[in-house]
Amino acid sequence: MTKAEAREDAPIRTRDRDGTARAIVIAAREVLAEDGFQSFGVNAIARRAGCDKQLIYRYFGGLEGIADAIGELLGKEIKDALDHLPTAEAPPPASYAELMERQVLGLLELLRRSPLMRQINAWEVAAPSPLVSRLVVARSRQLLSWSKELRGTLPPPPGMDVSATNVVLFAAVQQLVLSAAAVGDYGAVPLRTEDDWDRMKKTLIRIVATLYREA
Amino acid sequence: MTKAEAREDAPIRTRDRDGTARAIVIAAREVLAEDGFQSFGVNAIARRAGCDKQLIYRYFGGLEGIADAIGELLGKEIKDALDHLPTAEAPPPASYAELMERQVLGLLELLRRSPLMRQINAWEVAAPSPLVSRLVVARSRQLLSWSKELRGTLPPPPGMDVSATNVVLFAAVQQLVLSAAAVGDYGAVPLRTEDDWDRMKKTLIRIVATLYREA
DNA sequence: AAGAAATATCACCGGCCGGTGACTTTTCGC
DNA sequence: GCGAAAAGTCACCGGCCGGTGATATTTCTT
Repeated sequence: MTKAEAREDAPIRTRDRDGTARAIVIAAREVLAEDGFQSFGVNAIARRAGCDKQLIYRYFGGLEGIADAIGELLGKEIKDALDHLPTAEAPPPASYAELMERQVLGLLELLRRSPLMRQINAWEVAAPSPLVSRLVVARSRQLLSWSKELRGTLPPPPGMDVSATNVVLFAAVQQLVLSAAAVGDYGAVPLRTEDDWDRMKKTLIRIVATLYREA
Repeated sequence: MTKAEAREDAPIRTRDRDGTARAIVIAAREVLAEDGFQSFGVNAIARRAGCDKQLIYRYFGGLEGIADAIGELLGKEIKDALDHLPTAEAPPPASYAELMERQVLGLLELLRRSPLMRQINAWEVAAPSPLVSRLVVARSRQLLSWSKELRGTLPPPPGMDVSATNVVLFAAVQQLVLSAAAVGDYGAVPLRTEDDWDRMKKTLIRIVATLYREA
């Protein structure tokens, strides 16, 4: 009655297609999250899933199918992470500045917690391919819906290019988290300990407050 | 009497070590800049340089040596690009805000113009390795000296975490240029045409002015 | 001109990759 | 129980990779 036990210590695996298919997707997710997109291939995935790579072709038609499956899994992962944010159950933001503060800090925490998302982002800019774009669309859709939901009917502040400004902040957060995960800092600013991140968050909060403050 | 003609249409190559060594470095630079770090290997470089890969080991001791050689070449490239910036011969910045505006826009143009630097940055966050760190140190040194030289003796504005704020802006620029080169936009904001970039520059200028304005 | 040294090329190795055809073992419908 | 279909395994292919030893060819020294 063991379910989809396919890895680690228990190599017993009953012969059910759905179970191994799920095991393959999980293994693929782990390979991508832990070893990076360079290792994202049929051999590595099958090895990790403890099955023959032939099954990958049979059940998913190749890496593309697996990428799509991970995409669905990613949607839930993002939703989950966002629901566990400290501000998840807080009242809706009262001002656009507060909205942006939540979005910026939310994205920061999400990326810090999810190596999978970091790898997808890194993959996207380092080696764009039709394969990764399947993952990107899943990510973008989820983030966009979160953003829309959080914004509600808040009017954007006038007199500025809001989209461009927002994008600058998001890009900064993304780059900072990627650099931190890869090398532990950005430039001369360390980004390792929780204190390092608190410092960075303080600065981000200040920046957001300054940029979007009401006239 | 032909010099270091090693590629393209003229396959004649006289037997001089320095010439072919130079040709190898140039080929390596091109491989990295055009095909990305995934293709940065002895086979691809030798193929492009039109010589045997054995010479790479003989003259450079392997990829590490080539990376170091590219590092030197990179220093000149950065210096060159910065000297051709529109503000290169302008008087020194009069305020910290102006200093940061120049640095932010300068970094943006530098990255936009240099696929090599973009590849190094992407490599750094996507697949950190001792190999790429050799290039990173060369880049960092050059950028740091430029930054110091430009700053002069300008006092930073009080009451804020200047380093953290600067780093946010630089990270944003880097991420925006990388995304633009890879997929042509960031999120929903297109970054393809010169008009797209002008819009982004305007926003960056506004952000810098707002963040560093004097009390 | 002869030999030494430098320059360059070639052939080969093991390893990993993506991909596929043929095979064995289990399960299921009857 | 039996046979077919499903689930899973194995062996193999060609290709590219990094790396190395042996060899050929040119140039330099004397």
